[in-house]
Amino acid sequence: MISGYVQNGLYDEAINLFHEMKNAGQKPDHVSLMSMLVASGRQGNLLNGTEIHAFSLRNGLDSDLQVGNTLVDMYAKCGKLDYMDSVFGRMLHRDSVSWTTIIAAYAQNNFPWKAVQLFYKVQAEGSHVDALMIGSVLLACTELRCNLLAKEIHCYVIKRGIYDPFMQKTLVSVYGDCGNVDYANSIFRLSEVKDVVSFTSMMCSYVQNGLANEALGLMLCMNEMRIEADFVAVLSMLTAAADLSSLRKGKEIHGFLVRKGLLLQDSIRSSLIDMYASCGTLENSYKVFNYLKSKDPVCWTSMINACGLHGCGRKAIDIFTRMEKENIHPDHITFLAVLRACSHVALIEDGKRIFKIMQSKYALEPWPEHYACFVDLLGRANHLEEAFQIVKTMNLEDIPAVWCALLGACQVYANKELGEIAAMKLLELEPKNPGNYVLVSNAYAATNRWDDVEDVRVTMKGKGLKKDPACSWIEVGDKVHTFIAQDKSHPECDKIYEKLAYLTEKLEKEAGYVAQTKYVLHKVEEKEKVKLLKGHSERLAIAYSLLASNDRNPIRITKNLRVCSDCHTFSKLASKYLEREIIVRDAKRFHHFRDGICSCGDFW
DNA sequence: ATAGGGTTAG
Repeated sequence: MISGYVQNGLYDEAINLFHEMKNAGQKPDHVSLMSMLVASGRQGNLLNGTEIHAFSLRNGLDSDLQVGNTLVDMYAKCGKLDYMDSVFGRMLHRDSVSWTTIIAAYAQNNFPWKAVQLFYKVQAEGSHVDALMIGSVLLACTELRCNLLAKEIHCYVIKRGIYDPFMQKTLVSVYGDCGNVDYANSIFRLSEVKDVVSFTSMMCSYVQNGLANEALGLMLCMNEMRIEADFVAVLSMLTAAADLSSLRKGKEIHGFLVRKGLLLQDSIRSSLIDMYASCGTLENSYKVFNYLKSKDPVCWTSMINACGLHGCGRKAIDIFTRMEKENIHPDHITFLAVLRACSHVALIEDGKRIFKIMQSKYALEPWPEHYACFVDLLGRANHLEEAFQIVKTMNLEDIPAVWCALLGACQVYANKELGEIAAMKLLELEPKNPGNYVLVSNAYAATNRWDDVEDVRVTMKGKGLKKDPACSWIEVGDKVHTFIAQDKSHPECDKIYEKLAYLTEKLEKEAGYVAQTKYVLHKVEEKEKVKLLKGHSERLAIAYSLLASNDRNPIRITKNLRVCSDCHTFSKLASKYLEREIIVRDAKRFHHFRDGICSCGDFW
């Protein structure tokens, strides 16, 4: 009876029955003890677990191998690795279950290298290795993001002939997490039996590696094979739709969820909130959020993030305040969302207050991301000196993201001195990140240091580093069309350029648009600069959307980098001239252009 | 009646 309760997740019932049994004068044996330990471990109830441990010591049941293994697992699941170690160390005998348990424990508790070491030890001692042990070692690979190690284990498994369908699925996600989509894909393709989990693993690998289109392609493939998505599969589909800003796909998935009655999961709701916000429809995020009855902090964080993304900093803070009133505990990511929301609209005092209570009231130690965000908030609000002081007094000088934030602000306010310091520091800390060279070069360009701009670009090239090209995309019908600057690859290329030239001319003549070449951050001739600006990817996307549709619906564009100032002006004027809303999602936030005005108030 | 691994949201 006790075991039945535990198998069905009814841990409190199991514990009550266990005590009832003791009160009735029945003495627990090693079997009932194990059930109790499993219950304690899954609940993370250290007190219960320790009590059972003590009982087993008093009654001489602790020397049993299975009891020992379960004790190791119980302490691991309660996060007490020191207790776990001492139980493991005192075991008289160990089998492959003991090793698997402790390897999984280290892998899941932030000591993946220890897990790997133990695996090597198992091999050295010649102990038995089975599929379950490999499963735990693969968890460690994922944590380490070590592609080489994954390959090594992969080979080992093939050589030893312990390759099972479970492991195939695990390997797909391990390779995906290690950034090796090609291997993940080949294992997926070669696996004979594909189920929801196989598909989900592969879709996640795609999404994690920025290949949302491919993930949605698999979704179609799954439909064709009549494999129905479960809620985990839907989570990655929603993330893919959000990445692409594919409102059509997102709504399609939402519809599927409604038909299947899968809406009650909190994880699904938070994904929906995020998807609708990422697709530019904050109203829909609100609708999903307002149905919310649960106290799940993730959903609240999603909604705060959604508001922040659309420049509604006040609303983000309001939701945070409501969250506090309802006694829902904000965590690190909640605070990142609130701080970002503040930084998008320069709510300095609120940002400071929230950064403070995060530490004082909630005892959360800021992550590097929080510091970077805080420095960004101050810096971009033109409190550069204060931001710099914070970097120095809080000892943030070894965090690259902090210098990125400071340098970005220096670019906005054309600050030469501080910009130079930040640039040097950043390139010293992270000399292999191409994004840093672009940022440094842009900051130099902002202060007219064209020779230095050229130097940085040359250095970058010399190191073989390449930046992602700027691109914009737009969903028309059931297709996503992608454009890079000066793109000539679209089948309707000629018409697009014709349309864009016409629109540009209209804006010049009727709305006073003049290309601002000071925003071109390359050292080229003036004429060339104008040409570069006029071929920016979001303008191609706007032109294409005009060709593709005649309606008055908003034009929704997504781009991978931040919007440039000249395109910002262009979009404002175009929204008024065309009498159409233009909604742009850039790398950090949304811009809603309407009637010649942008929702960001020209601050971004 | 009894112990260990896999897909997953902000």
